[in-house]
Amino acid sequence: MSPTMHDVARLAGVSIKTVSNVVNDYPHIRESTRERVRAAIAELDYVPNKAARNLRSGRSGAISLVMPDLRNPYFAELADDVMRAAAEHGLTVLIEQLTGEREQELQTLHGLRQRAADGVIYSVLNLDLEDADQIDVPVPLVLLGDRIFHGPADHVTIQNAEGAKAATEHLLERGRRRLLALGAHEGEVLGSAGLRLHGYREALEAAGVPFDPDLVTHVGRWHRVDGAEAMREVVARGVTFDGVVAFNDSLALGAMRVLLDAGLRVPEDVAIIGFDDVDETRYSQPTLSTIDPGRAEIARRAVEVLVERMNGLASPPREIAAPFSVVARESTATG
Amino acid sequence: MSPTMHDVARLAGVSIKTVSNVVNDYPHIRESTRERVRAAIAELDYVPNKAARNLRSGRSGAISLVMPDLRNPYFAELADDVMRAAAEHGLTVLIEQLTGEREQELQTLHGLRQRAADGVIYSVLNLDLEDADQIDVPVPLVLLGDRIFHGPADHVTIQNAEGAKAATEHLLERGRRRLLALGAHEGEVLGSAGLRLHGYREALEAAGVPFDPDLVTHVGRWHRVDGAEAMREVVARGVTFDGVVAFNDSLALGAMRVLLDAGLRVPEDVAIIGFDDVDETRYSQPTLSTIDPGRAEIARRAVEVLVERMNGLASPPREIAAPFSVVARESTATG
DNA sequence: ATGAAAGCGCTAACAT
DNA sequence: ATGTTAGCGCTTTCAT
Repeated sequence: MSPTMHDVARLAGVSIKTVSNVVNDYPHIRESTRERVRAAIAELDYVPNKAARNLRSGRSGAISLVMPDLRNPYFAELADDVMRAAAEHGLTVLIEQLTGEREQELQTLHGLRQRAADGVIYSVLNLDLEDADQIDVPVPLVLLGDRIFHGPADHVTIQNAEGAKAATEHLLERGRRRLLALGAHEGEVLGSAGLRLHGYREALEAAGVPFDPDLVTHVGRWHRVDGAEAMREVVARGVTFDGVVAFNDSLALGAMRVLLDAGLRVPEDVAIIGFDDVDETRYSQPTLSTIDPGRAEIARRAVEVLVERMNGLASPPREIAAPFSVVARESTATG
Repeated sequence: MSPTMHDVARLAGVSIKTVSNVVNDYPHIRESTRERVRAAIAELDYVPNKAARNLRSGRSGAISLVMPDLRNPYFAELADDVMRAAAEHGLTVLIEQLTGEREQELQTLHGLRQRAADGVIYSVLNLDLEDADQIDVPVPLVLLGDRIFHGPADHVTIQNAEGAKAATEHLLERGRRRLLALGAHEGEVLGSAGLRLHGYREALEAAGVPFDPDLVTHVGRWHRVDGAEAMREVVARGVTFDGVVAFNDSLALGAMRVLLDAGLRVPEDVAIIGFDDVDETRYSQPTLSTIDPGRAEIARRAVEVLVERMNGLASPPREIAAPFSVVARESTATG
């Protein structure tokens, strides 16, 4: 059996309370006492029992991160960022993966009751604002993603419209005028797709470039195959364009491959920009220009805001937008 | 305050022990009693307190997964696989990321004492068999990776030599004879690089193809840039070859880009095969042939073996090799 | 088949 | 500055 506080107390000749004080860095302890206790702890190789501490304190020191699966590089990188941010607050992260089915998503949220985390960061995959009342976790919650705005909890978000607008402007500045919008979702207004399309249109309008519905391509999901398929369809249709604003990097990479296969040059014939700044954009051929959505900052802020709530902050839900930036690479290079 | 077992017991008119029995599916309970307790649980929306359960039972229901960071797709996919496998045993996974520094790795292992997981799956990044005694965790341990064989704990591993041999044979079967080995580590015998090089040599030997040291390229790490750099150097050196056995997919993808840039066709001029079967091999241009190292199986077996140990199995450490397979894609297609 | 009671190891009141 | 004491909510003997 591993040693307990009692063992340490006995060896150091103090009470268990004093050991607890030393372990928890309670300030008012005589230096000599502290030393004695430290020595005893070292000698016994004592480690506080977490379960006991959790039971007594009512806290687990862990937060849950509910999000789409780690195979998606964007979310793998987000998870990494969240774990690093959480570590700075001394928190452990429990990852719960969403598979894409609505039912499973509700199930997962419900299952959080058992998990006993002190807070939840939830990157919404399928639910809407209408489902918000079903998101009933017994601890503080921070929402990520672009499906629920002005919901029941703090929300840290990407500047979708602004980012897409900047991406579009990036191409316009390089003299491109026929810009394909790749990745729209039929009829969507909110959500990343709707917002990014909105940003695209805003940029066109601001530049006095007429909006052409033929240049908006709709896709089902935002994976590489979807970008490739959509691009194949566009090329087959004979649509002419000299730039592509892809709504995420995977779409852009998929589309780029089809363009290259079709004998078009990137960026000479077609410039292309993505969105997300996932690692592989640095390694594609050509390297992909993109929007850095401030993922690390999102993670930092999400944890920060969550910790505030865990510490009892009571104020109306907040909407927090992370700063973004344009990352110019080969796929939109000039000359 | 959320309801406790006492509340449920009171409402159901039974003792707390009976509630516990129902919650834990203890078999000998009268059906009517069980129903009454179930109803009380539902009415109060009772959820067992995990901290209390952990304290009393001495188990946390969690395992730690210690591994390189999630930004590396291979490990993101491994983490996903491990989490799924663990979920089937009702276990939660705590991920601990390694940053690449030896010191941090030892630190992380030491920190596990506080974590209070019931077991550890550790994908070794920097340590060697010589460091094995420093890997002193107080719970069952399963090792992954190719740095420590016949160490102090069960080990689930990729068939490195056999996989690399199969990859090499795959190219030989397609008539390639001048095969570049991409990714060797100077002087390494064990470890993935050493083992894969060994498999490469075995295949050559079996086919009666002479080994040419000029065709072995050494790299520092196994990232895409390293593959690109090595390939640039080889091309500059004027070495001729018609096939590449890359020791992982990232190296292959980086090298492929340089080949294409240099005006060589893949697979017509140079066929190339990777190792790992990460998702992006399905989307590169051309798609990349590779070795599927049986990652999902590794995760399954690792969790299984760990659970056996957690349940008290005492037997000498075991070495378990997962089955692998050759995945043929465009980069090694014939005709 | 169910109940009574002890106690896992710690923290937080309260006392001194 | 340090000690005493009472639980946190559950599982586990041990009874019955």
